[in-house]
Amino acid sequence: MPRRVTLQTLADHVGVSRTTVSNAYNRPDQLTPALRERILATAERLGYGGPDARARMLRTGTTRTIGLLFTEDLRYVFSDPNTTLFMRGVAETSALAGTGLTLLPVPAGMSVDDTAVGATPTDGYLVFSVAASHPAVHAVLRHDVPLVVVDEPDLGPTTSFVGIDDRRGGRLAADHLLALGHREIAIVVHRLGPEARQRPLTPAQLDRAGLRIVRERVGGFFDGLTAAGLDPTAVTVWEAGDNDPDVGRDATTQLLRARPTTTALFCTTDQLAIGATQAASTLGRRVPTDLSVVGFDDIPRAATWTPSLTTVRQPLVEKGRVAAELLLEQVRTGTPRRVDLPIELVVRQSTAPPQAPG
Amino acid sequence: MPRRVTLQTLADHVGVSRTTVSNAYNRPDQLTPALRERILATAERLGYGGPDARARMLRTGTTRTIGLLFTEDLRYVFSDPNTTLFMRGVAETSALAGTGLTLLPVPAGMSVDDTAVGATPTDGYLVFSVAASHPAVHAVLRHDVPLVVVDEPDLGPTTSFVGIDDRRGGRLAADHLLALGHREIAIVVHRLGPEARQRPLTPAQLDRAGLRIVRERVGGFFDGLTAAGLDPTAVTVWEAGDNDPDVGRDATTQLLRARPTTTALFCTTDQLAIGATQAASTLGRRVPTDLSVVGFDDIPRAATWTPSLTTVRQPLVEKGRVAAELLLEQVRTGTPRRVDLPIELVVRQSTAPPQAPG
DNA sequence: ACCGCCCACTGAATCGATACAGTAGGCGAT
DNA sequence: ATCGCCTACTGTATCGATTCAGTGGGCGGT
Repeated sequence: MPRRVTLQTLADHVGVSRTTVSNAYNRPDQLTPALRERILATAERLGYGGPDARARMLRTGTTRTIGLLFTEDLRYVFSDPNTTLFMRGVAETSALAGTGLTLLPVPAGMSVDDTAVGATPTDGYLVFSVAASHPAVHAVLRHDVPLVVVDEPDLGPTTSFVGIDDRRGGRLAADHLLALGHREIAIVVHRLGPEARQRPLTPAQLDRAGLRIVRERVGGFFDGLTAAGLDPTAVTVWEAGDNDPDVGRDATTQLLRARPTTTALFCTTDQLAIGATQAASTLGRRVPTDLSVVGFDDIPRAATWTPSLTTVRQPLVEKGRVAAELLLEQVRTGTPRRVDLPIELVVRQSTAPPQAPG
Repeated sequence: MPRRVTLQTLADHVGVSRTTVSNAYNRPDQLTPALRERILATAERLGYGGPDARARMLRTGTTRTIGLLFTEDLRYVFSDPNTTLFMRGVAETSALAGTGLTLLPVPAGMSVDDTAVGATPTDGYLVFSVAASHPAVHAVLRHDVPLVVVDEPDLGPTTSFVGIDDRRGGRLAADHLLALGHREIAIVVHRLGPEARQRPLTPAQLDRAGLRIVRERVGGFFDGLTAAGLDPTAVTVWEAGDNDPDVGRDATTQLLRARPTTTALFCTTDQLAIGATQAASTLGRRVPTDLSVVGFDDIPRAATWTPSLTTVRQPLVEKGRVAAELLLEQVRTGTPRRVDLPIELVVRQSTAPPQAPG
């Protein structure tokens, strides 16, 4: 029975050495065009699809593939614009570089050892918004390959990092609402840790929150309140659970029922903010007349939604591009690098001064 | 200088053979728990992250990774629900199986040889809605690994295939509109070939259309018209370009200007249908009173959009799951299989009987 | 006619693991 | 005491490519 077709098979058929066949694929200048043609034609005839990727990878040590690690719920990953826009940026850069992109979801409740992490070859990992305490972080660190962390967790100056100044983002939101005259402000945050749930939060719980970016955004918001002479600990903070409009709607409904005097809401993502506007309208409160809402991210829907959202913009697609570039660069040079992307407040229709009481 | 840590390094340190160390990872029952512990502890101490994926893949021949090939524009891939829901299904199944998922975009204008296709190792390919004539199809076929085609192209009974009865879907849409009493019907189709453009189509152009699913959906629609005694060739068919609401809006605007007596529109995707309703309202035509719109797919937005869309539902996430299962099954058994997923007409608010003229 | 160089190609070593046949030692049964 | 069997581990061949140090032949220069 005929074995698999390999470089050697091809070499035997053409009557040259294996090296020459290899060169036909990888170093065309090392042989005469006529011979190369003959080799390629024979390959086509024998159904040889080119050098085996596995063997090449072992020999050269490079895989031309990067891994994208994330731990978010798969139901949301592919519908959450925050994630998909990031992925798009990564995919653009890796496609341009001719690099494969391997998705490595680590579903909640699944041991990292049962996932493809480590079992699938990569030149490096992109770690996308994973809680510092998550076992997956340890798993990739152990493999000692280039690593770029996006948003979370911050592993210090020796690890490449892409993110934004989340604290300043929170501050921008606070300053905007305060400048409009709001004093009764509440906050809706997305998931703080591995478990999704809906509940009000104490400052202590917030400090222990697993997600740095949420802590930072809220912290920056509190900075603004403090600077204006308000007491942050008096502010209601509600944990929404997953980053999803429906979840944001439910959380906001509960929150507004519990704190009906609220005139302004800061949501740590646009997805939640969209849900918040739905909740408001269900409760008969108009946005922005009866309730101002500020989001975060500036996803495309923020601009087209009615009312269009005032939000803190971060360049999501760009984030993916930069992260992938950093990783590919680090694979080449070995040098880690940190990048802070610019953010800005985008004022739209969802915020206005509070209505005079009565 | 210290070489990389390998199984051998570890074996030398512990004082056992390389095989035993390998067994510690892959066949725990082959050695005493105490020895295994000692090996694993030494591994941790030496910073050994487990057997090298490259070498294992070469030796075992299996990569525990599947490739997802697509040729759509990256700008849309990650925002088009049709694609992202499919990906979600694929990701769910592959994650559960502990298999990596490698994204293999083939951007327009890029040679397949410059992409990671073939250069990145996979146990098989998922080909997602790629035109039959696209070079990428030939490229993956040449590699002689398991293949599952989704929607397009149909490569016959020897190749696994997942799809729906697109023709019947088109027919369902036609029958619905005809039963409502519509006679002035137009069609908006998404992209037919590699180039995106906006234009009316002749029947001949439609027949030569690169995308089978578009031909089938429109063909089925025509079947319905013919069965009702109408002449399909008299129907205006407009090519929208990319599958995107904005594109659908522009195409519909042009179409309605060119054919103002149109009372009903069949769009080959919900994305286009959403754009169509926007175009209608911009032109001062209410949906469904002045214009009925039928979509295709039943993406989540179809139900929440105003007006909610009458559409032909296909199970998009399920499609991804089934496709991945078929591929993993074929990797194991070598047997190709074909699956036709169920579809159904979902009647919502975007369709109604035509208004009496005048 | 001879030297030396360059072109085009070759051969052996190597990447890091897994598979499989094999072996030493211990223990129970006869 | 001997046999046979089981457990726990070993040694070697192998996966399919790339790398790098050669090598032989042809050709130009003198």
